[in-house]
Amino acid sequence: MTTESLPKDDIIDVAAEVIRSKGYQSTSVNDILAAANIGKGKFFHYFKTKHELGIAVVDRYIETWSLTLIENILRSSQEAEDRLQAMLNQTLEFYQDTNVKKGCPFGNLAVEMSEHDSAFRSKIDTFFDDWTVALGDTLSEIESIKSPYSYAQYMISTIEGSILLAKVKQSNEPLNNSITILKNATLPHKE
Amino acid sequence: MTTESLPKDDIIDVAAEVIRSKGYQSTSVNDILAAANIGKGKFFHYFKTKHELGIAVVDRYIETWSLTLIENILRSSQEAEDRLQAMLNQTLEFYQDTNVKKGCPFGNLAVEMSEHDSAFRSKIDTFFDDWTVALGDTLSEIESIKSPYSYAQYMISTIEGSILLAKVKQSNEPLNNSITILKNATLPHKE
Amino acid sequence: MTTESLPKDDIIDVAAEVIRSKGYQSTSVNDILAAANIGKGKFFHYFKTKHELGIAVVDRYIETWSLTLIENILRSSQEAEDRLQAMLNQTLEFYQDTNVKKGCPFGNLAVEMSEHDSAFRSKIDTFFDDWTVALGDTLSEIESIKSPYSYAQYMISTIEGSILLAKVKQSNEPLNNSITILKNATLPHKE
Amino acid sequence: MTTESLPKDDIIDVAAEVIRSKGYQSTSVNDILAAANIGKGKFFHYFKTKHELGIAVVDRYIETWSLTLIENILRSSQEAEDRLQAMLNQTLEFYQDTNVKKGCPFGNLAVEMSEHDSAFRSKIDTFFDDWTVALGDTLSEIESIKSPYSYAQYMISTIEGSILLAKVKQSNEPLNNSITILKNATLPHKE
DNA sequence: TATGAATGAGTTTTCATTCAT
DNA sequence: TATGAATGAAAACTCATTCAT
Repeated sequence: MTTESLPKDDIIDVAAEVIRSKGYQSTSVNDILAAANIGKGKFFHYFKTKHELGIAVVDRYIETWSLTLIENILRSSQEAEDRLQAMLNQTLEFYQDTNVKKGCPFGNLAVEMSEHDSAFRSKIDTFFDDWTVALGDTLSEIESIKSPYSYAQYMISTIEGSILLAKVKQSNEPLNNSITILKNATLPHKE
Repeated sequence: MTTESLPKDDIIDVAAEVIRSKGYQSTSVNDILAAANIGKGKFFHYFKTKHELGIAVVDRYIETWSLTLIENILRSSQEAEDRLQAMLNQTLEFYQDTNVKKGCPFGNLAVEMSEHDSAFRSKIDTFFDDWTVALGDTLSEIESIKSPYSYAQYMISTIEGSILLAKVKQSNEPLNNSITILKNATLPHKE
Repeated sequence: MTTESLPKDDIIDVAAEVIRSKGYQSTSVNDILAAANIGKGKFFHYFKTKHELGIAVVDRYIETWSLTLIENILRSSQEAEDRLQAMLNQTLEFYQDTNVKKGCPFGNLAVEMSEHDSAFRSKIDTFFDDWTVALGDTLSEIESIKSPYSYAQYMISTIEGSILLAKVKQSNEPLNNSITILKNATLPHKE
Repeated sequence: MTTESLPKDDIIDVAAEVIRSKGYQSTSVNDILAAANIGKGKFFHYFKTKHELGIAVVDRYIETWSLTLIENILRSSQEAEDRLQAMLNQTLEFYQDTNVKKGCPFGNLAVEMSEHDSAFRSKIDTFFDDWTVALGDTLSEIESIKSPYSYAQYMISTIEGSILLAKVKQSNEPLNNSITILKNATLPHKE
């Protein structure tokens, strides 16, 4: 009665890792076959095209992070201030190891795909929106902050940008630095 | 007596545009030939490999932005406060038109290339460092700010991240928002 | 219930012929595709590179000649003297038709590839060694000849050299001549 | 009043070396330009095509060896027996150093070009004929040998074949061996 | 004479996708 | 479901040759 992990899901998981490392376009179907140890027929049985797999990978990223970041943290039952700190801490932790060299799964695909593939773009767009709203809601609760959703977007920009710099430097220092500053920043109060 | 435009430079310019739009890996040599209206032989006469052209493009980005952003603005003879505002305004202006959909030339390549090509990575790294130092120097002059170089890196992260979000949204709103907040932010004073 | 001819083996056979005529380097993959009437994908499905195919062709040459020349003749159960004559006759026969214009499969690749490709070189080297030993063993049995293996190498040199001259002359006369002389030569006796 | 070495001749000399090492087809015009340190214009000023240069190189080989091997040795005023020994010794000496790895200039091109380029083939054919005749004339003088020209061709075959084997083995042993045997061989007497 | 920029057909190789089994 | 053989367009790159200077 155990739920055996479905082959299709396995493929998506493996592909998600490969694509985060190499990018979508540079990842060949063969790369995925090799990493997942499956044949061509199986792959194209589950996914009509490489693009379909790519979208499934984005969906997987979204599932994962919507759960861990949005549901479990920003929409948890903790105090708003604690939720904010937890989000920043979780981000820090996630990128402490070699993960930082691979960059943000969303940021990577955002940069690579936004201009020429609207299917990727709109899904990523929606995820950033969801994140922004969840963070904005949290900020709203903390104190009577001015434009909490704008400030949420600003914080997310800073986080994404510092992961980008961290990837270039191959060091998590830029991310650590930005999050330290964000934690100490004076929030823009209503007048 | 006219200064004829140099062919090699022309190719780099054209390639710089194409690569900013499509990314390095997705840009084929044929794409560049078509955009520049030249033949294969001419291309490979000037560049031994596509990679060599890619590096020349990064160098061109660096030349351009080192001049416009660093030399002409951050290291100009204006007041420090004015230089800071000028940098933010110039960034805003540059991305007002359709440019925002293409993203930041450096940020794009940083994300795409950092993990598997150290030649690209180290050049981009150096550029961000130069920018950070020039901005940090400027901040130092404004008032007795705490850790001006850390704050400079934080500002740059925010700018890069909001260009990334703007690319996803195909709108410059995230960039406008971040810059507005940066302009109004209270700088972290020495204690 | 028929034994279908194996595609990969077919390609090797076709390529072996083309390469014997044109040489390895002058034979393009397209030449082979055209001769075998297959597409690019099929070729590169079986062989990762042209070089891999080249090596497979050498291996095929070796298989063929190890069987016909060494196993079936020099190591057969005939009298040594008969085996020697059979080897010389088989060589003569093989080159009677237009084959002589194409030269020796081994000699051709030996000359073309030895200096810059050790994979080809060492395989050909081993084949000539095997031939030399098998011929030397045969000579040993005939009579108490001095240095049978040296004389075997000498005979093989003569055969290869006269195939070379025959190729230049586009006539088998040099080979016929050399073999006639070899047949009548007084073997160098022990003192 | 010194005869300055003509550029064209220099190019042929340089090309002769490169082609002996790499073969005609694998030698690119650029290889020659690099080795000779000249530009494209100069090359194609002197030679309408690469093929024309190739033929000039064969002519140069023929000039050189007709002089050193045929005129200076086989047609010298020495005793016939001494001329024969001198020819064999000169061959041995020429290939003692690393020269053996490059093979025989004539043998190399004979194998590479005979089947598909009659211009190369017929020149090489003529050279081997001249060598055969000069050697046959020498043999005729030694004693009343049967078929001196056939035996001359046989000797040349042996020499070419053992240079071929030496190239494969990357060792001059096969050539030393063959020449030792040739020196000790009983010449086929008239009956 | 000589330079080297320019050409474009040709080379080897990769790749997403299809298809027979 | 799944295999992997087969496809062919497209990729990066090479090369003999031409041409403006």
